[in-house]
Amino acid sequence: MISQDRLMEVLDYIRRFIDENGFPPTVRDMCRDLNIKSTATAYDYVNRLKAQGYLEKAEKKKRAVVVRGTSSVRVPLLGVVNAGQPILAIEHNEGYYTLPEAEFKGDDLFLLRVHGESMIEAGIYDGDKIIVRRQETAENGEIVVAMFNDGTEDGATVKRFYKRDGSIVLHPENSTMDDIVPENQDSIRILGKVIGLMRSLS
Amino acid sequence: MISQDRLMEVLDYIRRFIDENGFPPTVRDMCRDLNIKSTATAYDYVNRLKAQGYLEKAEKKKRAVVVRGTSSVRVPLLGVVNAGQPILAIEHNEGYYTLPEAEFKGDDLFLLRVHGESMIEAGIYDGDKIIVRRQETAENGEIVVAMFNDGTEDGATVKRFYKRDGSIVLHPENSTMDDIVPENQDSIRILGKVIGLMRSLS
DNA sequence: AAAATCATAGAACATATGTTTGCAATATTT
DNA sequence: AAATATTGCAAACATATGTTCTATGATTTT
Repeated sequence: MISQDRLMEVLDYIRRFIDENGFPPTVRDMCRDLNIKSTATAYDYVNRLKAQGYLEKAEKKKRAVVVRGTSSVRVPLLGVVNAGQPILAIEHNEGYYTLPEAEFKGDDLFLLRVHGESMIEAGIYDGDKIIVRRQETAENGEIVVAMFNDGTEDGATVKRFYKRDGSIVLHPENSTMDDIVPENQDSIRILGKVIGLMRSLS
Repeated sequence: MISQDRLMEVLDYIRRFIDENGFPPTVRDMCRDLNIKSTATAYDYVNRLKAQGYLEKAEKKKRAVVVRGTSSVRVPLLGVVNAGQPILAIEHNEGYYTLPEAEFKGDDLFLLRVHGESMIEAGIYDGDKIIVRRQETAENGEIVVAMFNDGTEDGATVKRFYKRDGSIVLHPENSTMDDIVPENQDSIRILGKVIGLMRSLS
């Protein structure tokens, strides 16, 4: 009796295997770990899961199953905000992070390490890693990563975005700091919207 | 002339391949995509990268290279802090999250959704998911998840841990709230130490 | 310039792993 | 109860893919 429960167990095993090992299991891995006696059985399970849409799998290829709607996305850490212009160059990729896709949807995400205290009253602390969705526009009140070029100030910053009297205002969430209204408004480029953050204490 | 630059290109290709496909490339994939003429050459590159510590790879296994510093841990979301006693029962598992292992090391981790504003001045907001390492003791000043039973107050809370005059003090990081010094000190159980958090805006 | 080392290639080899086949046991339908 | 379909197994098979071998030209060293 091929209960759906059993199939879900198998699917869960495959997920866990990939998470722990970095690559998918073989049918023989499945046999060993799930107490299946024949590779044909494991093979069959995989095909059922594929038929039900839970797995993707190329025929013949070894170790090439992929869990659909995988619970995680790999997101590159691109650099530090406030430290020049490291964001655009892919060369500055400092590694990948795996985030739960359910929480952080979107095509084009990246991480930035936050430097400074300018958003501390929005709960964004020095050293936090913010999760940014790349986009070039923003709504009033959203927290964005933006670049502008103003002689005095330069580089990328995290700020809350406002449009006031036709001008873009970059508002730090820190009562000791003043709003930034870049003189050269045309130089302002929004790099993305902050959709989350990760912090590591200890 | 095997420049280090070339090797880094290869490493980056492997990263990207895994990112896009969900499983690692074969030496023949590498040949095709990197304009390498012989599988032996690709094989050689992989071994160099392994020798330099950039890759992990089990011998003989197919598609089993892993880029170092990319691995992740699956961490269960066990419930909400401040809402009764949901933490101890594994039945309350609400799903798994995949976190970067590099950041959040440790054997026994779990997530809790934070309810309330009691740690807001430590940058922990209502709705945040805190990452907790299970342990039964704590050092002065650490943020912990603790349970105690005091008639009035009950259940699990996140607080900063202090020991003052032999008594355990649970200090909320919120200037509108008072320290908690449970009368029944013996009932205090530390469930774990907060080692990080995740927040999802938007 | 000769010798030695190194990087790459082509081809053959070895095997881990996907796939197929046929059979026995169990469940489901007639 | 017989017939039919379903499930799981063992074993064989096919091949995608890791690995080794030898050769050749390019660099570096002597």
